[in-house]
Amino acid sequence: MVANRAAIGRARRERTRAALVEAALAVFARLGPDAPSIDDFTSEAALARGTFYNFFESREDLLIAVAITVAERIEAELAPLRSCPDPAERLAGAVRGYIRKAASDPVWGWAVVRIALVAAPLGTTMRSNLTRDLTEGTAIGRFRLTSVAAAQDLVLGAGLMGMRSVLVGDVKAEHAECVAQAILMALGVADAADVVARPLPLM
Amino acid sequence: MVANRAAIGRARRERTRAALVEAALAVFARLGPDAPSIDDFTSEAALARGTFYNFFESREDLLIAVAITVAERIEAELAPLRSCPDPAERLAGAVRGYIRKAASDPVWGWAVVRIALVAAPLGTTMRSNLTRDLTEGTAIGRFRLTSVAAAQDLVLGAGLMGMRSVLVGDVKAEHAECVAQAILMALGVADAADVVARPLPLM
DNA sequence: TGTACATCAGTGAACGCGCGTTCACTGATGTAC
DNA sequence: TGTACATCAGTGAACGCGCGTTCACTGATGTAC
Repeated sequence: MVANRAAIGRARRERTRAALVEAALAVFARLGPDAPSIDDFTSEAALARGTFYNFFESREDLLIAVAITVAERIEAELAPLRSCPDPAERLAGAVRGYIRKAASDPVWGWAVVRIALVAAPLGTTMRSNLTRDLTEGTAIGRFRLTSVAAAQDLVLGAGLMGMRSVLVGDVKAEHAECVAQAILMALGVADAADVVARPLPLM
Repeated sequence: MVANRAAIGRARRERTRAALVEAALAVFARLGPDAPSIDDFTSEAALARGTFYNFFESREDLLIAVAITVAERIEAELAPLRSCPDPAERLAGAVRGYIRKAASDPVWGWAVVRIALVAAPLGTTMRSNLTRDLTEGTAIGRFRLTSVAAAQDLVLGAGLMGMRSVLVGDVKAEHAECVAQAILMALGVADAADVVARPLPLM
C-alpha cells in the first residue's frame, strides 16, 4: 500500500473513462454520430447514466475522444511505415493498412467510416501524413498531379469507400491492394503494381 | 370548373407532398440523416406537424423520398451525356456534372454528400450507370482495371469527396475537372487530360 | 344565379414516453491514531 | 493490529422538456338542386 490515495483515484477514473470511450466506439460504429443517446453509451459500458457527466460535457465531446482513440490506434500500427523512404510506398501502405485493419477489426472500421468526416481529430490525422506524402512525392517527381486538393480527395474518398466495401463484405481478399494500386495509378506512379505487391511493415 | 373534385384534391396533395420533400431536402442537407426531428421538416415547409403523417410513415420513409428526388434531379440534367459513345467520357462527365452541380446548388450538394451512403435509392442510381460504364469500358479496352469493385470505390469515393471539398469551399474552380482527370488516370485512360477538357453536354 | 350540403386536405391541441441533466447519496478504500 | 473517520468515484431516482404520434376539428372548395 505505497501509492497514495490521489494516484489510486486517478487510475480508477482513468480506467472508467477508457471503458466509456471503448463502449462509445462500438456505439458510434453501430449507430453513427447523431443517433445514439447518452444511455446507449453508459449501458454499453455497464455504468450508471450519471457517470457520463463525470467525464464528458456532451455527446460531441465524447465523439472527439473516440476519434482521437481511433486515430491513435491505427497510427501506432502504421508507425514502422513512416520510416520508408518512398512516398508512394508510404501512401499505398497507409491505404492498405487502413483497409486491412477495417477487415480485421470491423468495430474500429465502422467507427472510422461513420465518423471520419465529422470528427475533426480523426480527419486531421488522416490528412496530415497524406499531405506530406503528396507534396514530397510531387517534389521528387514520384507523383504527377494536376492538383494536390484533387489528389487528397481521391485518396481519402477511395480509401474510405474501400474500407466500407470490406466491411459490407461483398469483396475479395486483396481489395486493399486493388484500391491502393488504383490510387497510385491516379497519382501517375508507373510501377503501381510492384509497390503494392511488397509486404506491409506493420507493428 | 371542369376538373372534378378528386383530381383537384390529388393535385393539391401532390403539391403539399412536394413542398415537404423539398423542405426535407434542405433539412437533411443541414443536419444529416439522423439528427432532424419531425418538426424540423414541417416547420421548414411551414406546415402543421400532423401533416407529416398524412404523407409519410417515418423519417426513414421521407429520407427515401428525398433520395429519389435528389437522384432524379441530377440524372435529368446528365441525360444528354448518356448518349455519348465513349465510356471514359461518360464516366468523367458524370463526375464533373455531380461536382459542378454541388457547386451551383449547395443544398442539393450537401444532401447528396450526407445521405448518399445511407439512402438506398440514391446510392443505387449512382452505382448503376457507373457499373455499366466500367464494364463496357473494360470490355472495349478503354479501361485497364485490376478490379471492378475497387474502381467503383475509387470513383464513388473520389467523387463524393470532390463534392464535399467544393461545398466546404477551399478549392479552385476547375476542381471538378481535376478530380475527373485523376479518376480516369486510375482507370488507365492515357488521354485523361483531353477527355476532361471537352465541354460538358448538359441540359 | 344563389344557397345549402358534402368532402377531405391540412390543423394543432393533447397525451405520454424517452431522454438529457442534476444532485443527494452510497460504499469502497485509504488514512490517522 | 484495530477502529473511527475522510474522501471521492460512481450511482440512480427524480425532474421536466422535447418530440413522436394521434385524432377531433376547421374551413376551403366542389356539387346538387
